Amino acid sequence: MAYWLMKSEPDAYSIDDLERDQMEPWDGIRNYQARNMIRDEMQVGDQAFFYHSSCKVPAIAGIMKIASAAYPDPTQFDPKAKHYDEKSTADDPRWVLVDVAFVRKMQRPVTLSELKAHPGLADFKLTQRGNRLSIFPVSEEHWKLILGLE
DNA sequence: GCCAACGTTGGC
DNA sequence: GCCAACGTTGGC
Repeated sequence: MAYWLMKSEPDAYSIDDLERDQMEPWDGIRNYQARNMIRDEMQVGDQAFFYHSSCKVPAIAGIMKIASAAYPDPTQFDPKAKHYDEKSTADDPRWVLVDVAFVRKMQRPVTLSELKAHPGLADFKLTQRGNRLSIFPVSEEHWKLILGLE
């Protein structure tokens, strides 16, 4: 089983929204590297940190579970959607998503500044400069270390 | 709102 | 295939 981190702006969709909805299609991914990981590597049952980005206190806010195989992101075909892609076709969809299921909120958010300060996380992707990927794998070692911080 | 660090696009 | 221009991400 693999571990992941997935970013979302809490103003758009937060861990509280996922707790309410329980299950949600993680749509809007429009980056090829992220797409390839969703399509080729994510497995049902994998666990993922829910990270709140672009907000007052950027932090890991909760845990969720990958709940479906990858399938075409319907928002790419919707001209009114924010992430509409006019070049994508139903025959050859460019973007995929997975459903995610709520597992739990962190006992308390583990903030970005804490993660940055921890010597054991020097090579954690989130805290490395220039990191912009909205989805990336987390090693088991880092996963457990972060769980120990909450 | 600023800006660094990318990724994408398109002319050549 | 190069690279300048442009768009996006996301912390601060």
